[in-house]
Amino acid sequence: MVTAHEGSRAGSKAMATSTRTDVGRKRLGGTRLGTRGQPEESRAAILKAAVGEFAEHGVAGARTDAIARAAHVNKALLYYYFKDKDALYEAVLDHVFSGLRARVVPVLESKLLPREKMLEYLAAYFDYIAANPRFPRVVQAEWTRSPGKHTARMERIAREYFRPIYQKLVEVLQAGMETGDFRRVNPMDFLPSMVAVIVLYFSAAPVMKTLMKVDPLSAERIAERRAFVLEFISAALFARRP
Amino acid sequence: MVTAHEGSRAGSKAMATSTRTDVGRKRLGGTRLGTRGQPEESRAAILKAAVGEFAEHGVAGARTDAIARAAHVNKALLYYYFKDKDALYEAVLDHVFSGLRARVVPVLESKLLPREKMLEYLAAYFDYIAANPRFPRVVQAEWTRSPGKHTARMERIAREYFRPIYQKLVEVLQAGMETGDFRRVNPMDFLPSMVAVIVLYFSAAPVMKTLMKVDPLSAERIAERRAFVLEFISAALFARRP
DNA sequence: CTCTCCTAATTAACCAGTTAGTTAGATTAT
DNA sequence: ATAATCTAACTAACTGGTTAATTAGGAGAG
Repeated sequence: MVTAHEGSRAGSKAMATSTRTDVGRKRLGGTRLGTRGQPEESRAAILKAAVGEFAEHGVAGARTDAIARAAHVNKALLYYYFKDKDALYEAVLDHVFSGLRARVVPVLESKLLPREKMLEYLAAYFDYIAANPRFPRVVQAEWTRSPGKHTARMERIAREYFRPIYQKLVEVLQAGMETGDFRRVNPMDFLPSMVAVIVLYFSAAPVMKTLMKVDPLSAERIAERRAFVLEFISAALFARRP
Repeated sequence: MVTAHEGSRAGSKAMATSTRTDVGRKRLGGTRLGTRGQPEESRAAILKAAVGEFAEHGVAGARTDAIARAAHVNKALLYYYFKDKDALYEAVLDHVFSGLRARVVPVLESKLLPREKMLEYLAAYFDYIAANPRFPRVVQAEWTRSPGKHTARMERIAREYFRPIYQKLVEVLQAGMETGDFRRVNPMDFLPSMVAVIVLYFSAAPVMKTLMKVDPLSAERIAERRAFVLEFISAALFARRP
């Protein structure tokens, strides 16, 4: 028996073969799809379903059966593609953070001036989360626990994704402070606060829906929120010119 | 058989009777404590242990056996004092939020001017969380899930704790904006952002420990963080006088 | 071109360990 | 006694993970 989950990302070019829409897995008209069909589609479907389950119920509360059902796939297939529930969660984390990194690093490596670079960074971060509002919930599901083997995983995530971005942001801050564009702030305090303002709005969206009458995830509301976040951080960071 | 978990807060004055330290329930020297001993102490021990478990593992990941063990109490006693795991979690939420309300509402009802009142509010909020760094994690464990019967509970919590505080804060903001002390902000955006900045630092403490070399919960670090938060919100909210 | 055989992809059925919750009774203060 | 407080032992249901078997696309032989 051969499993697919060892070796990084086997056969990822297969993605382009089928032009069929991702209705995928459903058996329509008696034709039995799903057998020897689209391996990469299956993997993707599982991952997507896992995002939903983990976001909704947390990592311990997530049911592998439910993930399989949502992905229109047999449960054993989860274990064919991923070692176990935990590895699946780790794959989800990688999916989330590599996506963020892809959006954000180009901005940080651009030649913009500190002010503009910071604003572009914020916008890119915000837009990525706004396009995937469940991601903060998925992350915070595990993000908050301290001990155990979680630590090892968290350290990897931190090393691979956070640290490089963090480092570049520190440089932006220092540059801006030197030119006098930015107020003097401690990066260790300021940067997490930026993340907090962007992220918590989305992870708290369910509660906010019960608290306000507006839908916090409606397009207009999100546009407003976006403007606010940029304004808010600007006010907190940019020096007032005399 | 009689259970204690119906009727709100039965016999809560018993708390003051015993001056003994809360080593409590351990059977030391053959004396069998725990039987008809300190009912309110048992309840409190369970609640405290539950806070720890829920913070560490989330609501689904929390093990009732572990809670009982940590409280030095038989598991069945959980079900004597609380209807079920879910009710226990609800009790924990009430514990957390009533504590917060108790600290924060007096400030909001004081006669301070908008600027000072807002700063006092922030300080009170921050200090409460800093004294109980696990609380944000307990809350966010469930705070993020949308559907199901969670909704009913969330609505109760929102109505009972959030809404009154929120309302008072809106008034403070409006007063400050009218006097020109505050910049013009949308409360619906500004207030959650304040919470975000205070709270996320603590719920993310585990990750931050792996990211920075400093312990994010050390006394000095927390003092620094406190100053930063006040400064940060001030910069974002207070109008620059020309 | 087609018949085999190989193998990746997929599934139905199952199992062993766990876990929330229960029961029937014990202990003790009043 | 009687009722409040507490416990050891038990169970019903669930859940992560496994297994053995199945399906069909493709490669090579003829």
